[in-house]
Amino acid sequence: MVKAQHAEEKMPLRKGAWTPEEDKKLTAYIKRYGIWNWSQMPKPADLARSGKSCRLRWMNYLRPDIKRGNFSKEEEETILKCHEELGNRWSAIAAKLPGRTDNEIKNYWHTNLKKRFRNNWSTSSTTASLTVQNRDVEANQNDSSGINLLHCDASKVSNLDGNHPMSPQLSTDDPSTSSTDPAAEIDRNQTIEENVCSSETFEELQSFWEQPFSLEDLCMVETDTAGFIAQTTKTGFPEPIYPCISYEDVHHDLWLNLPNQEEMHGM
DNA sequence: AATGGCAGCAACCGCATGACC
DNA sequence: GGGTCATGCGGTTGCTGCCAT
Repeated sequence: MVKAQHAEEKMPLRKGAWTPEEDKKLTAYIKRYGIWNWSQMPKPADLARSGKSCRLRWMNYLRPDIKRGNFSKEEEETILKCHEELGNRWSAIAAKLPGRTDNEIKNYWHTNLKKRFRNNWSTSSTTASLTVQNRDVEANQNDSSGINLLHCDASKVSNLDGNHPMSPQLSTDDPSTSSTDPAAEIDRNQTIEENVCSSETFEELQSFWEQPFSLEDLCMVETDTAGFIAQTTKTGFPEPIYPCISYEDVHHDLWLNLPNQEEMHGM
């Protein structure tokens, strides 16, 4: 096997907060070449960051489909309910909340909901098992297993395969409604630059995702969960070779990873 | 106005998992 | 089958800004 070279290992890696300059570099690079190999991308992207750091920054902050701002009541309820069912499986909970990242939900849980959760439990007389749950939350705070199985009674476990409470707002996000009007085609470079580099409203971002993209733009090999082209081999490329972003497929992929839409809409 | 405490959030770290050879 | 690597996940840390004193 040809061992992949660590592009990161030569130059000292920056840590800490990302600068707007770094954000621009990463965004511009991904916009142009797509995501092909996180560990090797920083170098050609002119970033003194680890691939891990780049990935995290993109996934949690720069991705155009990130929904920022306060959590709605429905989202809170979804988080609470999902946490009850799934424990600390933040990525699974995030999958139920389009536009929200696991990190964001995790932070939100620790800063807001956990307290409320505790208060609710302490004041509620729901069931004896729930009281036990409350204590377990405290007990499991340092549990590295990450899954609060103790929180899940049999009925909850059996519920893991679906039937999760969903936010009503999701019903407006049906990708099938995306326009295919060529007249609506946009300057993607400009749009993604604007949408990604500035913190625009979710509505704007949403409309961005609904923009159609021509098939000529597609050079799809494979997309990762963020919808960008992912290199399928590990042979390593000195330079990325894919022109490659299909935002339509990005959108599609994102939705493919979501729970059954009909189920979510209570159909 | 200074400062100490606290909350919120971005980012890092370590581990698990899966793909590839 | 075992080693290596990339990626994803969850826990934790540390920075920053706000607020009370």
